[in-house]
Amino acid sequence: MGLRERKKQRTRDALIDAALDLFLTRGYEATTVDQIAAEVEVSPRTFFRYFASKEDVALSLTADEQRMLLAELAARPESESPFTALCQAMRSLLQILREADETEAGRYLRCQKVVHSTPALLAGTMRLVKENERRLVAEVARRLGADPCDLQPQFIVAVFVSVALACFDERTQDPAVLARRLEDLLALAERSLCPGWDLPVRSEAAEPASAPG
Amino acid sequence: MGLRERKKQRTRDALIDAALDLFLTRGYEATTVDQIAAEVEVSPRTFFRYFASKEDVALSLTADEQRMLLAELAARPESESPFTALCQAMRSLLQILREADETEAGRYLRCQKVVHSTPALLAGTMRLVKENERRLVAEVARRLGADPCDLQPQFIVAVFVSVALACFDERTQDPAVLARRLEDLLALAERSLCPGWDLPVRSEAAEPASAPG
DNA sequence: GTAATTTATGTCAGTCGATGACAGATGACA
DNA sequence: TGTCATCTGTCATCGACTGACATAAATTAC
Repeated sequence: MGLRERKKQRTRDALIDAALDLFLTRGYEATTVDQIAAEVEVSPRTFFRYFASKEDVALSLTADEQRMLLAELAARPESESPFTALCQAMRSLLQILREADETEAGRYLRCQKVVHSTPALLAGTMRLVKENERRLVAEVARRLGADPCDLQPQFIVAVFVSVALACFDERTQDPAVLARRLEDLLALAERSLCPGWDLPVRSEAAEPASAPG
Repeated sequence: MGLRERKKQRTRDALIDAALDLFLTRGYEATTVDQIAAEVEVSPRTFFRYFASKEDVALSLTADEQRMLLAELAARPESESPFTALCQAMRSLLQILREADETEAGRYLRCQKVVHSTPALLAGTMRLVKENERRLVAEVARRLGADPCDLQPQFIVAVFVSVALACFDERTQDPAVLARRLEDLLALAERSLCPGWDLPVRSEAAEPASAPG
């Protein structure tokens, strides 16, 4: 990797760190892009060449996590049922967060604190999650051999996302605590859902528009 | 109600209608607050005395719906199980939308179209839904005789919200079609969830911090 | 009916987020 | 070293949003 690439990566990381620090101390709204840029000694214009918006820099780590979740799901064996695969992907993601080095873990914690204390960033997180939900549905539909427009893949992912979001609580920042909470919720989901609810169904009564066998 | 109140209501409605029309024809981003204000012949400053932001005027109807859903839930008899009460509240809300007069129905449809074609407004909708989710959880917890921090009320509301959001699809704008889609999804949820999953549980194994009998 | 009070609105100035255009600086590469 | 692509800073500008103050209108008191 060339000098240019490394420099860009360093600037990007510096912008994220400076932004998170300022957001934590002065608050998200009270922090201006100019201040972030000044901290890293780049022009405000340069900031917007790295991040599309002030929100973007705060949620860049969250966006990374969403991408990683999708990747972990794609890596799960086809033999797992869709919901199981989603849960395992989530566990893998939490494991990655727990294994992160000091720097990354610190960034993660600061990001969590900032997001949880800023309504606008909570909304942005929802947006990212919803965008990723579409991709998760596509993957689950593929695994089920179903269409992404079918209700079942959407329902499966919706239940998973709601569980994952319920973990995402203002009091839950440490990955270890988050993992515990996830397991509790997954156990509750397990008790509440019928066995085989996330398995492909042979076209029973309510499938009017599907090809006949 | 005095003249002043009526005038304010008319201005507010006019701002919403003008905004939705402009958003539909020119697009949300391309429409400026100045244009909306000019259409209603008030100053831009006055616009911001009625709505906190440009997003606010686009989502004011959505916010109303969320408030109505909460009110409908509160009106359901205590004898209904929490999830049943949530579903019935949703059905009542859709019924209200279907019974709305020409003016309101038109506003509703335009609002739906604008929101579905604008990522920023979809994100804003998520924010409103998530805010309301907290209130729904509180009400469900009350019905269960549980704490709002317990997992069960959060899980019940999360499943409900995910179903409700799955209805909220870009192709689903007409309340009648929406009602049909809701019923399909509720039927799927019914098949997937164990009987009694949303009923209060006697403190089994995993309730360490509750008072002993 | 008029005066006093309250409240809504308009005007103005200003901050901040975000973008396009252009010019200069810097790393990549022959 | 010189050329090229790319990164960066400067400048100008737009649009969302806010505070302060003055004006106009409705409400209330008398």
